[in-house]
Order: sequence, then structure tokens, then C-alpha cells
Amino acid sequence: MTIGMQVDQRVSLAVSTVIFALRPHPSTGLMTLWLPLVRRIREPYEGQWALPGGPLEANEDLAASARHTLERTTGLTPNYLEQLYAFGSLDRSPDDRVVSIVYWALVQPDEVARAVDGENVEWFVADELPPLAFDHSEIVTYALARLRAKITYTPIAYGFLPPEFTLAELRAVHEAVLRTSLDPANFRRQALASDTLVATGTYLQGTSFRPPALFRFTAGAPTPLPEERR
Amino acid sequence: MTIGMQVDQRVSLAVSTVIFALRPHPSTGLMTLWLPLVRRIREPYEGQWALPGGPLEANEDLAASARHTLERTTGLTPNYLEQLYAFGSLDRSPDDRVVSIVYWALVQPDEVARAVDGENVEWFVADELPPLAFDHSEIVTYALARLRAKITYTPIAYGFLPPEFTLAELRAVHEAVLRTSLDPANFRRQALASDTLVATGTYLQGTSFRPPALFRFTAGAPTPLPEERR
DNA sequence: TCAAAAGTGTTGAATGTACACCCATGC
DNA sequence: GCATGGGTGTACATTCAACACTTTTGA
Repeated sequence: MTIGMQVDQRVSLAVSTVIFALRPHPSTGLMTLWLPLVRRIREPYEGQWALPGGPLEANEDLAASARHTLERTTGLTPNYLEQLYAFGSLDRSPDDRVVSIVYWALVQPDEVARAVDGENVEWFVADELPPLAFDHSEIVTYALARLRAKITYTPIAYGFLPPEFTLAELRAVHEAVLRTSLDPANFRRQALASDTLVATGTYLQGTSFRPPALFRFTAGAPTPLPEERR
Repeated sequence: MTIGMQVDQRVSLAVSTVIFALRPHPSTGLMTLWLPLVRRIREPYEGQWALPGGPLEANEDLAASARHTLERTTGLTPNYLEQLYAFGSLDRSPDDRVVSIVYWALVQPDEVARAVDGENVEWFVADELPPLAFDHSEIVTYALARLRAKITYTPIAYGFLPPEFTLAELRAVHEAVLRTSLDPANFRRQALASDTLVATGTYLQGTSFRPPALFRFTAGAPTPLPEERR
């Protein structure tokens, strides 16, 4: 038998991050989820797109590692960061054995973002990705599912919004993420009833219609466990 | 400065499992959550109780590792197994750097279970644990929260039940896990409406009252991602 | 005055909760 | 019969979805 002859090697540990941001879709113009990918510059999967990440440093928290990756590839600080899952199948990488702890993050793409862009980093529409290296396609699918599920029962939308925002903007985030249209009246009531918003008392000026009230999220940041709390 | 002088060492990767089973509470006699712990036989935390687990073998899936731990400590096969979280704070272990990927499992304690018990393994009431080694107390707290949350919206209760069961038994599982009493009539309707049960057509005999119908779960096993699917 | 979005009201369906009540069995 | 849990019915409250309608602004 020549099966199972592979040499036992050490397991290496990496941290990758699925970074979500909202931008207009290139063809429809509608707000859509985007995420940055990194082009691999060595084998395996050389030339293919992959999630940003890297090996876990010995003096780094898991979440800290995710944050560093984020800083390095986009120049941004996450508004929300949560552990997604640890992937450790034996066949994830053709030669070596890698366990990846994957995080997902929400960011607001400022001008800064586009600046750091370029090199081997490129943003893609999250639902229209090219084939990715390793099992990264499955990972993104899972991250998308988690985001879409979670936005319906927790106030993560703030991850895509500035500190103050109108209910229309909040609704637009939900609509973009969920790819549906939501009834403004009902959405408003639910949002207010959820007790996660406070009216700032100020109103957005400069609109060509009735000035909408500005809101702020109450809780600081509802994040998961230990390193990021849950 | 003598701070930060610690030598950079390699990060090691372990897999631990929080194993839940239902047994009567020793004082009240009510069904309660129990879990097995292992007494540490070396430093750090020598003599203290800890979650069962071990280093990840290079030729082992994450879930497979959890399953092996389970087999080793309890002699049981899990009815349900799901990844909980990856813990990786820098200060989890006093000397070395360990990242633990933690799973949680549901088992039925047969006679077998008690046989393998003993040695350095002992079962405890999940809500009345002694102080544990490392950050294992927090981990258990989190696992308990996840179990209690998840049983309300997914049919995990089957993890504690034999293939065929009455609605009273199913309800007893929910009551034990959630530590509440549930209205039999309403519980029945919700359970049936959830579309996860089928009546076997048979009835439990030998009761001193009206024989209850026996049910079976429909879906095979709704588990999470890759290795265990989600 | 008009268009457009903000914001309020109303109605009917669906769901959840409390609890009364009948059913089938062993003793 | 009677006690006991199995199983059904019902009425009320709460929540959710659809949509009509009023309000406030800029142009």
C-alpha cells in the first residue's frame, strides 16, 4: 500500500479575515456587499485570489491578528469583528496542513480604502467572486450566510454606518445586505422598538424634502467572546 | 525594561470538548446537565479539573479530534457535535502559548458511560462546577449559553434522546436544559408544527395511564460547517 | 403648489400563552 | 370509579405585514 505514506508534519495555524464593505454595484448601481481579496504570489494556487490573512504570530491575539491583516490590506480599522469558524480539514491545502481561524469584519470604505487598494489587493462584489484558492469560496459563502442571518436579529448594521445616521440609511444597509426591499414604516417601528437606537435630537439638513431625524446606536459594540467579548 | 523579554515560542494547537449529558441531580433528583472533567496530572494547574482534550494530531480533522477525545474519556459516541469557538488569548496558559479549538457534544449516558468513568475522569453538574484550570470555566459558561440558546430554535434535543421518544420525554429534555417548566399543550403544538418530528405510529406501553405516541426526528442531523456541515 | 421622502395610523393574519376540558389507560 | 398524564379546544394578547394617509421640506 502506498496510501497514507505521507510524512507527518506539524500543523500550522493561520488567521484569515472576510472583510465586508458596502459600495454601489458596478452595473446596477445598487448598494452591494464587497470584499477585498489578495492575489497569491506563490504556490499553491499562485495567481489565484484568496482571503487576506497570515500565520498567527506567537505574541498576537487571534482577533489582533485579524485586525492587523485588515490594517495591512485595506488600511482600515473594523467597526465590527467577530470570529467566524476554525477550518481544519486535512485536504485544505495540497501539501501542508493548515488550520485557519477565520474572522469576519465590517468596515466603512472611506477614501483611505481606495488608496491602500491596488498592488495585489482588489475588491470584488461578494456574490460574484471568481474561483478562490483553497476552500476560501466555501468560507466566504459561510461568512455571507452568517452576516445575512445576524443582521436580522442584532444591530450589526452599525458596522457599515457612521456614528450618526438616518433611518433611511439604516434601512438601506439592511436592504443591501439582504438584497430585498423593506417597508419603511414597519422597518422604522421595528428599529425603534429594538431599543438599540437613540434619536440625537438633530436633523439631517440639505435634503430636498422633509429633514429626517438622526440616530445613534446605544450600546458600544455587541461582539463575541473573550478577546472580543460576547 | 524587563517586560516583553519572554522568548517567542511556537503556538501549539489543541482541541477540547465540552460534553453534555442529562442525569438526575444528586439532591433534587431533577434531570440536569452534567459534564465530564479530567483531573490534570501535571503542571500547570496540576490536580485541578479541566476539559477533556489534547493536542491536534497532524492527520486528524478538528471534529475527529473532538470525537477521539470523547471516546477516550467517556467511551461514548456523540449524538451531536459542533464547533464552539477558538480560544487564543495570550495569557490562557501561564508558560506556553496554546490555541484551543473547542467543540461541544451531546451524548446519552448509557451504562457504558459509567464503566469508563473513574480514573481521572469525573462527571459534574454543569451549573455547579469547581474552579477549573486555564480559562475552562469561561468556556463552559459559553458552551452552556450556546446550548440553551440553540435548543430553543433547533432540534438538538435529539442529542439527548433515543431514536424513538414521547413528547413528554422531549419536553423533559427542554425543561432540564432550560431549567423551566413548559406548558405540555403548547410545547406539543410547537414541536409538531416545527416539522422535525414524525409519529412512528406506535405507542409506548406499560404506563399506568394513557399510552403516549412515539416519535422520531425527521432530518438526519443538522450540524455545522465543513467537517460537520452546516 | 407639487414632488418626495418622513413619519403615523389602522387593519387583518399569524403566532404565542394561559388554561379549561376531554381521553385512555392501570389500579 | 378514580387518579394520572396524553391530547384537543379556545380565547386572549402580542407580534408582524400591508398599505392608506398625513407631515414637512425644497424647488
